[in-house]
Amino acid sequence: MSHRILIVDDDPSIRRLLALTLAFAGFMTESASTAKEGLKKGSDTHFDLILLDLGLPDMSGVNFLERYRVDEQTPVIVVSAIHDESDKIAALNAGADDYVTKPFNADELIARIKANLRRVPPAKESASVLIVADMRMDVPNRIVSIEDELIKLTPKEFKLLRVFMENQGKALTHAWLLKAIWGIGYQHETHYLRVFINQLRQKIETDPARPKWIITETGIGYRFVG
Amino acid sequence: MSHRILIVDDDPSIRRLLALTLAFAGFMTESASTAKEGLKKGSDTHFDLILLDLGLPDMSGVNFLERYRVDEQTPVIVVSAIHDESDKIAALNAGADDYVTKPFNADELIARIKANLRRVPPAKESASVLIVADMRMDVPNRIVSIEDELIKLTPKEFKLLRVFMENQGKALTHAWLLKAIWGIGYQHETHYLRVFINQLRQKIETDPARPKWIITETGIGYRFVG
DNA sequence: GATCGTCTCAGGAAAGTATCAAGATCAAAA
DNA sequence: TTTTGATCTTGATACTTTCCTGAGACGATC
Repeated sequence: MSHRILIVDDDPSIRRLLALTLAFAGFMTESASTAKEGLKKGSDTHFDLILLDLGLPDMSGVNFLERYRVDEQTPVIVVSAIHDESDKIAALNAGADDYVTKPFNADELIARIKANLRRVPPAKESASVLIVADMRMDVPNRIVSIEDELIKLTPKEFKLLRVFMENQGKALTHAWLLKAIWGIGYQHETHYLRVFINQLRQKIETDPARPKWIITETGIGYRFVG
Repeated sequence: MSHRILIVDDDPSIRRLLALTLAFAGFMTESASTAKEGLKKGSDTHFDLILLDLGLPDMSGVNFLERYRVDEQTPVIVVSAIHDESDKIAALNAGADDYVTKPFNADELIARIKANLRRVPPAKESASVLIVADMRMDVPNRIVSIEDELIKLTPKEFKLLRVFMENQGKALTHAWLLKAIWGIGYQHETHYLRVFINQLRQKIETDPARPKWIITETGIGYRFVG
């Protein structure tokens, strides 16, 4: 089963080069020449990863990311020739998972893609409804229920629970979770995590003091079990 | 895979900036806010390079280097503000490989890092799932089971069992085990080992008084058998 | 039964975690 | 634009787990 990758770049020759490089590495690709087209393709069908060029004619990269990330958590790798530091930081803060500078090295690009694909298991990736025991999450409609009882979650809580459900049974380290929810550079802010874990528990656990879903792994992180 | 870099700095905003800068350049980073934490992380897992801020609250750079260098030969780049010039020289004499002055230029920093990494091959990942008889350990996901029954372990217990499984069948001396779990300087604390072996046995042995997995080699150490 | 090494238990120190609440921040409505 | 309300960040404090440490019991060997 091969991964689907969306290329968003306005330069036809770069698009072609990327498509070839990725095809050679065994990925299936589609390309878009404008941000608008990219958003449309992305909402029509699911992609496992997005390669986004900064400096598109119709929309800034940050803008694209903000629009795209509203509901999706598909990894986005930003490709750029711009050496401006603030653009990079803006892009990463807006939710990009990684960054590659043009001219890029093919091996490196593929390594980065593979590393970012590893984060989300491909089988579950396409699932729009996640089910663990009697908990149900309808991702596109943002609906979470336990035993048919609706649970109201804030965006960050939702994101956190989604990551948990997609990685059921595994112990997830603080750093890993922080990166998945807040992005790069927050590996140390374990306190954020504690507050949100607490809030989530208040909402999903029958007895938040004796949690059954979100188990603490002292010194490591948390584990979500069904 | 890419290189792993440990950032040791007490200022959260600098930590974040460094993490972002290195992420652009394709490095994987972890951070520590104190020297103590840095030493701990460094002994837990291998890093290919360390970025050390001088002027940490809990330990001088020289002190850190001396403690760290006992066993490792990982390159260390010292990050310093202009005003601690003498500290910088002391650090270089103590074995630091290079230095960068704050405020640093991102491109220069990355160039320095790359130059210092040139002689170090990226860390290889070890086997991720260990199996001995009907015992199974999924290392990255921290799942340990015997005959499909889950075993809950504390971090030290986990580390100990992992070392055992990786060295199945061999007689391991007290000193060797102590060094593997606690690091250098604990060679003589045989008592630690006894306590933890006992705790592990309580969790994995059917009859902890008559162990079947962890065999005592009197006067030598222990042997793990399937 | 004396000696050496090992096992076991339990109290306290240290490390790590939960919880509450007030201060920022941000986006939608008035 | 200002107000409002919800969400996110940050800080303070109480709590729990893990780890260290000491004391005594056990069990082989001579």
